[in-house]
Amino acid sequence: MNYPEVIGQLLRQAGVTGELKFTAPPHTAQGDLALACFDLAKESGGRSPAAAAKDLAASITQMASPLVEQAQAAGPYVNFFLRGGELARLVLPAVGDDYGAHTLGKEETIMVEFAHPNTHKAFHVGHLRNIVTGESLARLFQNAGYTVVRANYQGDIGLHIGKCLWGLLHGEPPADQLVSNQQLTTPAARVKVLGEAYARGAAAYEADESAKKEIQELNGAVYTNDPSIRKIYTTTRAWSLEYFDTLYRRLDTRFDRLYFESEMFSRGKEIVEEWLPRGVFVESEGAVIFPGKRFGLHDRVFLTRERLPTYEAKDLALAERQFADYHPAHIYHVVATEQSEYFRVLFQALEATLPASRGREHHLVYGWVRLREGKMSSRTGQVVLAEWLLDTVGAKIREMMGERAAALPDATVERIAVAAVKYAFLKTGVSNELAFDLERSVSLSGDSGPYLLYMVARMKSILRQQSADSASQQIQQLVGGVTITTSEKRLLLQIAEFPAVTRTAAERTDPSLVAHYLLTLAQRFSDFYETCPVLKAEPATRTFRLALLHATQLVLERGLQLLGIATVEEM
RNA sequence: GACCCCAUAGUUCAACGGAUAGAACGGGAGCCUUCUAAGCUCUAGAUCUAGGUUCAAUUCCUAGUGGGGUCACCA
Repeated sequence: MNYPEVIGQLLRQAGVTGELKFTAPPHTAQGDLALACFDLAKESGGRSPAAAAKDLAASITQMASPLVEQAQAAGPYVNFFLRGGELARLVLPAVGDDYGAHTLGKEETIMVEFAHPNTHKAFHVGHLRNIVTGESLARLFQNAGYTVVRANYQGDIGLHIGKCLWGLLHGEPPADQLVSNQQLTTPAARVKVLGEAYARGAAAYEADESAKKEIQELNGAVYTNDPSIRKIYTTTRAWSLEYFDTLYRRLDTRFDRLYFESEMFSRGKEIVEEWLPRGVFVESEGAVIFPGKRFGLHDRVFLTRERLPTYEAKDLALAERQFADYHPAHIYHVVATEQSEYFRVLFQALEATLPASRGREHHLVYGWVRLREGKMSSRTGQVVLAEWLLDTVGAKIREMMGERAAALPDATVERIAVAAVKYAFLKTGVSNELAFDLERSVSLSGDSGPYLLYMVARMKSILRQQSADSASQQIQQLVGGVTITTSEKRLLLQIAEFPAVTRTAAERTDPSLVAHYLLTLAQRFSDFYETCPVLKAEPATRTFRLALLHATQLVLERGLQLLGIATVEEM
């Protein structure tokens, strides 16, 4: 039983009915836990909340519970002061490998679809936020008890391919030589060439009418698998995918299923043509559209005048395939906010073409990554590449660590860099816009990934010198004779919050809740670390502190793991 | 023009109808013969405007202002 349940029992004995919503008092001096008495006063008829709180505090105090040392009325609140020893007895034994896990899922499958980079295009910080968010959500759902399918829908067909191919065909060396170029051996080098070609093609598309026409023809040629561009297309597509794999590995993410737009276009077109005679789609100005306006949304083109399926049509086929493949209870498409209205139209169209999708398709909105002005000097073009960011953060870490970096394995520095970047993206609420500031994202102090890893390293350093077990029988007996300090009690209270946080984060599909929780946990640990020596303490106290330390480390690591952040032994 | 998001310390974020609006960075003042100073302690500093609903509003509603996004053959 956790400690709020113990207090809940006392309250029931005191005659309190209805839901109990505990909060933390604004200041620790006011107590460890608070109960607001507004509803209570209403239910008991006409009394003021303050009067109800006063009576309740008095009856709780009379009960002489081993946990509650004192119950005080403060205005409309009852504040509880808890005994540290009993609190430790309730909190510590619960902390194990499955602490904070839930069983909300009940046999249900949730598909999290994320990453979806387009081949032949740059992999930038926007993709980074997407992947980091998607991976964390997948882990949160898994922790909540769902079966999770990680899917990635990659755009390997469409106008952007035409732009890149055009750039390749109009560059030096000529495209046919390029694909057999012995110099282009690393994924990064190959993708650099593609990025430059895309930039060339995109610029020409805007500036030059004849180039625009050629690009559209190239796009069509990919759809028809035209022999003239088949080799260059398949080769460069493979280059992109190979490169993406290096980044997925680096970010410690993986996918159960890769979907491609090229698998969807013919079926997508079929679906639209199937439903066109039945009025779900209509012809308009030569194109086939879904009349979103009828539903208070906006009209969208599903088949172009040339009868090529747009992204919209392909998404109809994708949904069909995804439900057939995994029968998910829900599909979460992790896509930036710019496509919110697009998804509303798509889901509306899906209700007609795939009625079973109703209520199961979700656009998981993550906010735009906004680049701050004047900070983007040393990269190519307007975008900040994901790889460049990771490398830059790694270099910064080496620079700041000075001589200590030499003693650390490269893998450790890489982990710290990945932690810095992931945490920087996850600490902001998912749906909120994120101002991407290079200086801040590489920051290694304060509210940052490296700070959290540093705390783990400190804990492990102590635990290496003395093993501990949070659930040991010894603890049950020992805590009685140990005086528990305020720092320790605050740390215990924070540890006790963890299961509620992992649950809420999954329900609200927001990893930032876990990030904020962990920062507070780390800060409370810091306070403990400063004020409570562990190894030098008296034997009974040392045993207790080791157990508390062990529990804290477990929770911090489990929380970081839910964010997709791996820890390090030392730093 | 229509529709959708957003607006909180100098800056980046919390607070999801309840107490004196919390952190971090940056500013000011301190702490390393004691388990890793990437740390800790103290300090100054904020709810866009106007109405409304409520015992209670940063939070809900309306209008305005300011920013971002989307609105036809692109993804």
